[in-house]
Amino acid sequence: MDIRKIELEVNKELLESSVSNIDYERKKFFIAPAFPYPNSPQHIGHGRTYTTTDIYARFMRLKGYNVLFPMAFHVTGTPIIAMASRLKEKDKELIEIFTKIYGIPEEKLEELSDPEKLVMYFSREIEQGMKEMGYSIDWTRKFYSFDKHFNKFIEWHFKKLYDKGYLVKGEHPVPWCSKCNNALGAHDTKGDKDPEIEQVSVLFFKIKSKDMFLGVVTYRPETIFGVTNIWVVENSDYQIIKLQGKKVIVSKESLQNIGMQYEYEPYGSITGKELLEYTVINPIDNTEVPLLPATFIDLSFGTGIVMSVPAHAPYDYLALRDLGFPKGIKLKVIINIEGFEVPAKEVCEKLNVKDQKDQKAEDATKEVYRLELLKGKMRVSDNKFDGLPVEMARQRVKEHLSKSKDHINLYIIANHPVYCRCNNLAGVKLVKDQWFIDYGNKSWKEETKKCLSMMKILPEESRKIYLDTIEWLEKKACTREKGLGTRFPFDRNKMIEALSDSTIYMAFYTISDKITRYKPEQLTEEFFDYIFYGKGKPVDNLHDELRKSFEYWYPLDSRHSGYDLVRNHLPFFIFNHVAVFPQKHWPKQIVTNGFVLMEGKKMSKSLGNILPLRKAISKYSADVVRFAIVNGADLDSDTDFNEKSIDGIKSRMEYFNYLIDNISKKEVTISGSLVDKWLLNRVNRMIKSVKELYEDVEIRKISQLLFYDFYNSLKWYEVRKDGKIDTHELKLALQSFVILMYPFMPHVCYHWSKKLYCIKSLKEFENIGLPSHDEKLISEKFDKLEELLIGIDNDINEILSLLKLQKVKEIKLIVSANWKRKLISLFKEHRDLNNVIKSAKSMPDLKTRLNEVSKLGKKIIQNIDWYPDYEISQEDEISIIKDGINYLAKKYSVDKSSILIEIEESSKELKAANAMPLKPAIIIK
RNA sequence: GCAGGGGUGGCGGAGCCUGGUCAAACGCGUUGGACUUAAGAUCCAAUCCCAAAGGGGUUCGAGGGUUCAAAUCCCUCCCCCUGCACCA
Repeated sequence: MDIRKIELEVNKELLESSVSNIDYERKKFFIAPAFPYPNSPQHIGHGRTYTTTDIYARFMRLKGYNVLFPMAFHVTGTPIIAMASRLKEKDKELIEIFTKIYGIPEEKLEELSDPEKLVMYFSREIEQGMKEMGYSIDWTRKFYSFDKHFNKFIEWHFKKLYDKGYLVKGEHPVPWCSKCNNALGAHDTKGDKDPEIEQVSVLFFKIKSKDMFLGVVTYRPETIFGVTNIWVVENSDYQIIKLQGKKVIVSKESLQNIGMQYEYEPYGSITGKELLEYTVINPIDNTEVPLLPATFIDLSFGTGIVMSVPAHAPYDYLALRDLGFPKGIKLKVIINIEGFEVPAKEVCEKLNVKDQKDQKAEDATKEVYRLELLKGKMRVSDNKFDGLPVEMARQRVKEHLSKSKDHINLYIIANHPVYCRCNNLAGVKLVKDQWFIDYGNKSWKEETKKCLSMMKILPEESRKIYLDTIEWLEKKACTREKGLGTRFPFDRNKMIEALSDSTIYMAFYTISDKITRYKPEQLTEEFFDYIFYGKGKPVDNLHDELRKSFEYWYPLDSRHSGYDLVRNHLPFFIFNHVAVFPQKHWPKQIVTNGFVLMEGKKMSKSLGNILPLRKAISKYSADVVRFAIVNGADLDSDTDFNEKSIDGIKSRMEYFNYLIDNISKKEVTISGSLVDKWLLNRVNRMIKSVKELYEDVEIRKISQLLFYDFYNSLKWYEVRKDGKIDTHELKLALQSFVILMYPFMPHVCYHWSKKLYCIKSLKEFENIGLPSHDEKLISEKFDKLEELLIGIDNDINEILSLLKLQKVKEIKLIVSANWKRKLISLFKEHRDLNNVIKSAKSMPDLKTRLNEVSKLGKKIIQNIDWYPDYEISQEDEISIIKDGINYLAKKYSVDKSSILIEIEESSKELKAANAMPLKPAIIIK
C-alpha cells in the first residue's frame, strides 16, 4: 500500500468540510488550538497539539456537530524582529539553522530579513504543512495579530480591562541593553541566555574622616556583623558619584547598571591603590574596617566592591587564608548553626577545598548559604538582632540600615554575565510608567476561579496547576517599548506585549472572515460593543450578521495547547474571558498535551535534531505522522518519535489494508460460529469504549484499543477461522473500525471507507456517522470461552516443551465436573473457606467431597475474581473446544479425530482430577 | 528557596485514585525457529530465577506499617525532573 499516494489522492476532498457557517439545525462545536508563532517552520512537535485538535474536531463532526476549527498567526512581540535583523546581519549560526535544518534556499534569506516577509514566508509554510496533514481547518478566518482589524479588536479588549480598573501603572525591573535602549528577552541575547533578575543590597560604609562612602554589594546584608575587611582591586579605577545625597565610590564597570535604576551625578574618580590607604566605618556597629586588595572580584557585579565575611563565606575565608590573615584579621562568627564553630572554614575543610580557584569553592559557598539560611541563628551583641533566624535578620538589617540611609536595593542580572547581541553587557532597568494587568485583583481572581471550577480540564490532574497559577498571579507587565502587534491605547508609544494580546482572540475568529469588509477606522468601541454585548444598534446588516455569528459560535467549547502554556497563557485566557464576557460566554474546556521527543531526546536547534513537519510528511506520510505523534503517550506526558515505532505503525496499516482489500472484493456470508460471536462481542465492546474515550480525549487509550487490541483480535480471528474470513461479521468489524479510526488517519480511513461502504464523497462519509454498539452482542462469556481455548493452547505448548515431545499422537481434553462449578459459585458468594465448607455440608454432591473442597479452596480463592459471575456449563466448554478443534489440530499437526473430549465424571484418566472449570485437564500422548 | 510531578522488567511505557484476575497491558530490543539463494519484511516460540506434565521462588527506589491479601493504602528516608513571570 502506498500511503502517500492515497493521501495525495484524497487530501483535497478531506479539507472540504472545513469551512463553517451558522447552521441553527445542528449543535455547534467551537474548537481552537493555540495559534502558531511563524518565526520558523513547524516541526513534528507542533503537530501534536494540532493533530489532537483535528482528531477531536473530526470526531465531533462524525457525531453530527457543526464544528468551527479556525487558525490564525501570532506575530506579536520581538522574536520575529530579532530574527529578521539577525538575518540582515548575516548571523552565521542562524543561517546555518535556516539552510541546514529548515532547508530554506539561500537566495531566499535576503528577502526574509524583512520581518513582514519573514512572517508571510513561514506562515505560508505552516499553513501548507497543516493542509498536508489533513487538518480540517477553516482557513477563511485566517488573520495575523498585527492586522489593523485585529488591532482594533485588541484596543477594545484593553478598554474593557481599563474600565474595570484592571489596568494599573507602576515601575518594574526589566533586563535591559542600554546601548540598544531595549528590553532583553532570551532571543535578544548572545547564546539565547534568558536573563534573570535578582535583588541585592548595597551598603554604604563611610570612609573614616572623609565625606565619602564605599558602595558595598551583598546578597546577605545580615552578615554585615561579621565583616572583617572590604575587598577592592588595587590597579583599577573607581568612580565617585553623587547618589541619594551621598558621595559614593563604585567601580567604573558597575555604573551602567546603577544608572538604569538610580539618578546619579559623576563627581570624580579614585584609584584602587588610593582606596587601600583608607579605613571605613561599619554602619551597623561603627567599628573600623580595613580595605584589602583582591584579585578575584568581578568589577561589573553590583557595585564592584564587596565585603569580606570569612567566617561565613568560603571565598572570603580562602582569600584571607591565602594572604595569611594580614593586619591581624580575626574571624568573626555571627551566625550559629548546630554542629559548626566556623561554618565557612569547616565546610571548606570537609569538602577539601584547596584555594579560591578550586571548583569546589563554589559548592562550599552553596552549602554554607543553604545551611545558614535553613538553620542559622544570629549571634551578635546587638540584642535587636541576636537570636533571630537568618532570613528574618536579613529583613531587619535592611530596614534598619535603610532608615539610616545606609542601604539601598539594587537589581542585577542573576545569571551574570549576559550579553546583548550587540555585545553590550545586559543590566537591569527600572522602567517607570510601566502598565500592568492586575491579575492580583481579588474579586477578579475569585470570578476566574469560579470559571475554572465550571470548566472541564483535560487531563484533570493539571487542574491544580491552573488553580495555583491563578492564585499566585499578581501584576503582569503588559506593555513593551518595541515589537510587532497592537499599540497600547493609553500610551501609544508602547506596544501591547505578546501574552496579553492573545487571551480572547478566539472571539475574533467568529467574525474574522467578514469584518475585513469594514475599514479599520469604522471599528470603534461601540461597533464591537454591539457585536459582543448586543449594546446599541447595528450600523448595517453585515454588522448584525457578525453579532449573530458571535452569538452562535461562542462560547469556546474546547481550547487546545501544549502543557507549557498551563502556567501562563491559559490562566490569562480564563482571566480575560471572565473580565470581558458575560458568564454564558466563558470557555468550557481546556485540553493540554505533552511534547514530542526525537529518538528519546528533546528536539533542539543545538542538537540539530528538529524534524520539520513537512519533511516528516513526505518521508513517512501524513497519517503515519499523525498517528505517531499522538499514540505513544498519555495526553500529559511526552511522547517519543522513532523509526522503529513508525515501522510498526506501517506494518499494522498494511495488515488492515490486506483485510479490507480482501473483504471488499468478496461476497460475504454470515458465519455465526462461536469465534464470530466473539468477534462481534469484541467489536461492540470496542465501539462502546472508544466512543466514551473520545469524549475525554483519551487519545492514547483509543489508539491502543483500535490499533493494537483490535488488531490482535483480528489476528486471532484469522487463525481461528483458519483463513476463512470472508464473513459478514468481519466486514461489520472493519466497517466500524474504519470510522472510529478515521479521526486519527483520515486519509487512509476515508480511502478504506470508499471500499467498505461504497461511498463517493466526504459528505456521504460523514453522513454514515458513528457506529453504534449493540449491548446484546456484548457478553463476557464469549471472552471467557475464547480465553479457555487460548489457555488450552498455552498449556499444551507448555507441556510439550516440558516433555520435549517432537510429535503429538493424541490430545485428550477433560472438561471439569459439575460439582466444581457449584463450588466456584459458593466461593463467589462467600469468599471465605469456612463458610463455603459450612454450606457444602448441606449439599448432596459436595458433602461427600469435603476433603477435595478444602484442597481446591485455596486455589479457587486466589483466582476468584477471574471466574465470571455466572456459571459456564460443561456444554459451553465442549462447544468451544469443538469450535476450536480445527485450530488445535492444525497447530499441533494432529488429525481432528485424535483430539478427544471427555467429561471428568465419566473419565477413567487419573489426571482428570486436574480439570477445573474453564481449564480442562489435558493429556498428551 | 518556594511550588508541583515522579522513581515499575534489557529499554520505552501502562497499572496505581477504586488493594486480590499482576511476573505486571501494549510496544521495542534480544534469542531460537519457519520462509528466503541471501538480507530485509513477515510469521511462530522464548525472554526475572529454579523446576521439567500445566509447578515453585523472588520482584515494581530503600526501610517500616495496615490487611487474610500491597506495585497499588499509611509513615520515614534516598534520588530525579519541571516551573518561578513580563518571555513567545
